[in-house]
Amino acid sequence: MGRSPCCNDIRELKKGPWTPEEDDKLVSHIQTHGHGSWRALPKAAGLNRCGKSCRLRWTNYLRPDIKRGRFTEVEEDMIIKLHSVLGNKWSRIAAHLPGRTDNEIKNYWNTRLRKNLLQMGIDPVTHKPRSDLNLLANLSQLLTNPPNLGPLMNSWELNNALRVQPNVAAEVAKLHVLQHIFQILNTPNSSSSLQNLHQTMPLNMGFIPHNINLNNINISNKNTTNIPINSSSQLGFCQVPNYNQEIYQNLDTNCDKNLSNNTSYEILDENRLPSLVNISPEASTVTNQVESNTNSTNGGSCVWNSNTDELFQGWEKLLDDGTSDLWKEFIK
DNA sequence: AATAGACTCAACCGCAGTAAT
DNA sequence: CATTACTGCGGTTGAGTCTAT
Repeated sequence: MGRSPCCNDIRELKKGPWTPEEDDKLVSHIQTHGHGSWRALPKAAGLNRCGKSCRLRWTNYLRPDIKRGRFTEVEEDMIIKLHSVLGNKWSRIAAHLPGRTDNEIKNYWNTRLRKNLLQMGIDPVTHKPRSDLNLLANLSQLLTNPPNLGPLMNSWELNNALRVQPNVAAEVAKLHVLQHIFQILNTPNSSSSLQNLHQTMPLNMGFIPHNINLNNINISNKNTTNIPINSSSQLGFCQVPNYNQEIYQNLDTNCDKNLSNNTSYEILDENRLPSLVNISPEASTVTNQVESNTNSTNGGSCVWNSNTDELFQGWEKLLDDGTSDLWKEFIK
């Protein structure tokens, strides 16, 4: 009944790191005979290893098509995006990164990318803002008045919790709020998300023009969101691209489809996080109905017919904050 | 220079799905 | 159909290396 016993050989099989001699034996055997049955391979190749160990050594290290060296930014980007869709399906992620093994990607994720996301306040499992950062909801004063953060920080719960220095805490706060904005732009249900933004980020902080009617967000189509400006002094709308998980629902299939056409990177690039809305001084102060950034694949377009200084006051303040190289880099 | 702690990554372990008998 | 082996995958480990003190 069933297969014959897999292994009658009870000799002690070697474990641990492979020697160059063992590598040579394995490589030369596979090059001349192919691996065939992994179970039978060690004996045929003269190796005192189990087949599983041979398979692992070959697939993760000796295979000739393995790419060595550091991950590129494009690869990092792909891993993060694919992980947000596929989760810990390392082999499937690796299928989209030629020359990289699932083991290598898994290691890189666990040692680098995961930590980077955590530092940015992003949950590496859900790829959404960490819920424990809700304490940062009322940080408008921190953001609008960084030089006086010291006294403010005394009343900040997180400061006590983290026991961080005020300037460091300010940087963390800024990053979290920015990230919060990006995540909201990424959320399919933009309307409720913007309501949430309204509640958690006071309008006078300068991030959102206070003439945006948050009750009247128009999801014009599946690719963009129109944010109307409807106060008596300003009329117009701002069209921003939606960046949401929906786009990725069929990503895996699409990537499979497009890998053969070498276009998988293009597919992914289209779904990058949106750039900050690009609006020139001319567009904001002089020209009516000027669309900017229309040629960008990942940007949006804005139509304003009045001064938008208010909207960007907060950004400028932050950019002008000379104490924050990290902050400037993040903005860029 | 010595040491401890952090980091990296190759390798192993165990499980699950599939194939063979 | 039941049993067992094979294969692939994801989680974990631990030795070696790097870095900060």
